[in-house]
Amino acid sequence: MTRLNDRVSLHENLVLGRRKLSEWFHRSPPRNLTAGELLVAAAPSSEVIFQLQAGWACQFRDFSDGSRAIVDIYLLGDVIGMDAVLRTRPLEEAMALTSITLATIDGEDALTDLTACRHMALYIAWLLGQRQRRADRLLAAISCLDARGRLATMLLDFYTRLRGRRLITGSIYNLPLTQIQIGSYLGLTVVHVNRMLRSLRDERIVNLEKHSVMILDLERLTRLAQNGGRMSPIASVGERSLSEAAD
Amino acid sequence: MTRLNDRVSLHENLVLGRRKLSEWFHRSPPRNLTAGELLVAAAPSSEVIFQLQAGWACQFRDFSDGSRAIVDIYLLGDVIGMDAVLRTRPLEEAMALTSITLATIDGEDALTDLTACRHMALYIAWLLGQRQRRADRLLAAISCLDARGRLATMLLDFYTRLRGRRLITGSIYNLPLTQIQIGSYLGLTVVHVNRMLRSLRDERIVNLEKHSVMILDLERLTRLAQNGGRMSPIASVGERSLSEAAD
DNA sequence: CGATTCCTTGAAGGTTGTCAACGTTGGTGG
DNA sequence: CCACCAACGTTGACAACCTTCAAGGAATCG
Repeated sequence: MTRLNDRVSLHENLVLGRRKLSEWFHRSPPRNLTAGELLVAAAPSSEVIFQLQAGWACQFRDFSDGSRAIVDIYLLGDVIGMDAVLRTRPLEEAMALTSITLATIDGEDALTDLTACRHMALYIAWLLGQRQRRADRLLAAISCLDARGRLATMLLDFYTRLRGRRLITGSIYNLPLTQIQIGSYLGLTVVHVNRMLRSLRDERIVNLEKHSVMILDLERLTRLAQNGGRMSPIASVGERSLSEAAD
Repeated sequence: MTRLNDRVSLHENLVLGRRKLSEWFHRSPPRNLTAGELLVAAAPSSEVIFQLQAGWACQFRDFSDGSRAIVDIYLLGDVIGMDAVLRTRPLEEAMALTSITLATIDGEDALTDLTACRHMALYIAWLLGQRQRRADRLLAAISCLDARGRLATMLLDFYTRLRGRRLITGSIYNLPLTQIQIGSYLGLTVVHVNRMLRSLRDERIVNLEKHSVMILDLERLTRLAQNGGRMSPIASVGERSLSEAAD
């Protein structure tokens, strides 16, 4: 009877949870979708959880006038629909960006079943936290950075995520998003995305052509993503708290 | 031996989880902070979860040049730190916006313990999903709406959340944020926040003065928050998928 | 009642959106 | 194989929204 509370075992618990969840995903046959299809199209029941086994997908939100915001982008291995399961939002707002392959877990109360296993419950909480951090990073970038900074953030983000999963090793990767979609993701128009990509290319910082990203100057790219310089500095309440917040 | 899987009992499970979590919060004495203090100041150990029992708080992200993005705002009753617990982010990025009272759950592996109870595990997943939806809404608003639309979204959001918790009944509520903080939350400068608030007041849509919000025309405010009209319409892949996405 | 922070307003400039046109690509059918 | 079409990419000119800079007034706190 192992205690779950030692510090070292947190990571082990997560690994266990990931493995168990993976087993669940393999109980149903994978489904295929083509670019542009909604993930709902692969849903056998109302409450479904997906795992991306090939391709790219995204989560979006539409406005009544037709404009669209892409709020998250899913890469190979990502779990999709965790946050939607407990709410009426029927995941009609997730779409394939390329041809994709999905593993699924369905059932009326999928998440209720999953949380019955404490390892999976912990892993699910970790997954949700991870997606939250992605959202926070994007939010901060869109709030504080200009167009170039946002592009830098996005390109670095994909770079980091792909490397973390050993999906790439060098400084080149494939980015299947159209410039229109990049615009929806970063809160910019196609025209401006295009202009800024050109300027990044002209300055030999990063090259994005024909859905292929080549990072030329990682240092400058990182600096673009970190330095704000668009919003009014400091939104704090009192100077004392700032000194405590020293980074 | 009640089955957890009936459709009706999902809500009951969540209520049970909330109750149990509430018990845990009451095992430690509440702590007080004043406006501007970081929540870390009330943390007895490295891994802590808070519940806001009085006042307002926020989560933020700083950039190296001093600019700051507020990525979420916590109201009375909100649980804070769930997403941080499983990651090294030490919640140094949460701050009291007013004087606040916090209930705490600490311990080396707080979340590991909590997920051992399936009711709490389910409720925790629900809480994480709820925060995620807030982030998605804000992200969409900042991506697609102009300054007035963002302000409308924010003011409606607080209105809805406060009403949902029966913290207000009419169309007036107290908003302790400074205009600087509103700017950091919406990705705008103080100056522009001020101007847009004036214009909303002049048009008799909503009145925000001295931290007091009075909604004058709910319908027009809602329309401002819904209609995008700033970004290029439609960011889809092919027309076929759009017809399926009919709303 | 000083001092700090916050609010408010004006003028000027820059980043970004809009509009329009054309080139490019990829898929489809004759 | 070529023509065609639709979506995507690219570029220029112009306008709008928003930021920046500056300065004074109001509010809050010790």
